[in-house]
Amino acid sequence: MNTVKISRRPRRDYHHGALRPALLKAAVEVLEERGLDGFSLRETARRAGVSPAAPAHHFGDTPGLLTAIATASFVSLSERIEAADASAGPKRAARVRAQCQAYVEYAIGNRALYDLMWRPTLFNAEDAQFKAAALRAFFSLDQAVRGTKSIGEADPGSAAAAQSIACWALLHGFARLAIDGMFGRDAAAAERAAGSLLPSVLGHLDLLS
Amino acid sequence: MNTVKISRRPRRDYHHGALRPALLKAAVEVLEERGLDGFSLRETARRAGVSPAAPAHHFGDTPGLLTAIATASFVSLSERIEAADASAGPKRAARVRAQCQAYVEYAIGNRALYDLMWRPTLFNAEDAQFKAAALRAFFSLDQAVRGTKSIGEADPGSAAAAQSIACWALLHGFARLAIDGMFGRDAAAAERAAGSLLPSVLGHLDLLS
DNA sequence: TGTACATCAGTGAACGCGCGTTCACTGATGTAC
DNA sequence: TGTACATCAGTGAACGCGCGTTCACTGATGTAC
Repeated sequence: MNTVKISRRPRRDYHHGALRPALLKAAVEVLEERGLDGFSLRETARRAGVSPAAPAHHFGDTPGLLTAIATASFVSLSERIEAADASAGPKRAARVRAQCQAYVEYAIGNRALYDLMWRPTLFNAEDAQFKAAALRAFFSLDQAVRGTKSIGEADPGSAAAAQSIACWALLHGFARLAIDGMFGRDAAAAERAAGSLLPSVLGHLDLLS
Repeated sequence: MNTVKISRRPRRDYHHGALRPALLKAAVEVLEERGLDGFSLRETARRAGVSPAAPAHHFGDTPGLLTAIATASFVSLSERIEAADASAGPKRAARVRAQCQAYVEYAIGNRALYDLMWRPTLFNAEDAQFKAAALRAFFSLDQAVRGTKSIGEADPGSAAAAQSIACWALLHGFARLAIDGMFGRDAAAAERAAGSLLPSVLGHLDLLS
């Protein structure tokens, strides 16, 4: 006879299988939709279709999750600017310009992630992998500015890197001005303005003029 | 005879008299102690010795209060850089350098306020007074960059202002890198590094080299 | 090939928290006569 | 100079909210024999 099995359905998805990446994906969605200030771990779990306690298993706590996302973001920023560098030919100015453009495009195209990357109070900025990812982006730019393909020993705080720091600060500031609406009230207009402004703005760096 | 007056004390402070400025002061303290992400209206009221409903009377809501503070901050930033400009003599390079240094000093010396000024999602960035205050700072820098004393008509988004935008972006980015700890882990060290780095970094702007 | 069991990856209810804002109210002030 | 009264600037209790995290638990998986 058919016994009562009906009401107790099998729950074959008790184990998600790939929850960690699913949570990362959901978290990025939440960031993009709600902005960094509207981020919440519960909403992330909800969106991944999982209980609010589940994320703790993979990331410990909220800063743990955000550290992972910030790190991944710096990694993909690095990949983008390295790719731009690779396809820019050997000339220093061309390399720098290519990296700068890729940098700003990434920032503007991924506002919420870019916000996160620069809000070290929200995650563990001392995490070794995070620091490595952030430095990787800086070193990529630094190499182009120096016109070499070898990694310099200079860290971002040392005077020897002044020219690279100038370039980085200009990029970072420009991206922030664009994101924060100084080039136009709505996002699309600001993005267009930023795109057409960037080349001439870069021309005011001594190494590109 | 002495009647019961004792328990009902007169509360001669029912009306504060100058609550608005007192709330602004308290809010700035809260911002400085807890950081922008830790700000709360209730804590501000508590610190001003007033009920949690009192601020609504003067500022409407939380964004209202923050709009007032962001505006006041841009005003005092403008005053600082204008003062630096005035005492720098007539030479263009000297004027620009003086304003730049004052700008970065303000940002680093008032981290929480500087954070707020650039987080337009937390207040009403379309407020006319706020916009005027922010533009005043930009125009001050713009005048020095152009080497004039007259206000240009160019807005920050127009291509004609590319050189001024480059300077502003460089300053803003540099200040943010310093505040966010890229020049050293503890605040004091980062501040020192920023101070010694700034002059050479500025030298990589074409108009100063 | 089958079984016992440890381990792993989830559940979902509950906790306590501080927040922004609302509401009906009341004490102090200042103005009109 | 005194009094009535409108207006103003506060009170403080209460509301509902969503949050991060904890806890005892349980279902599924995989390994040792």
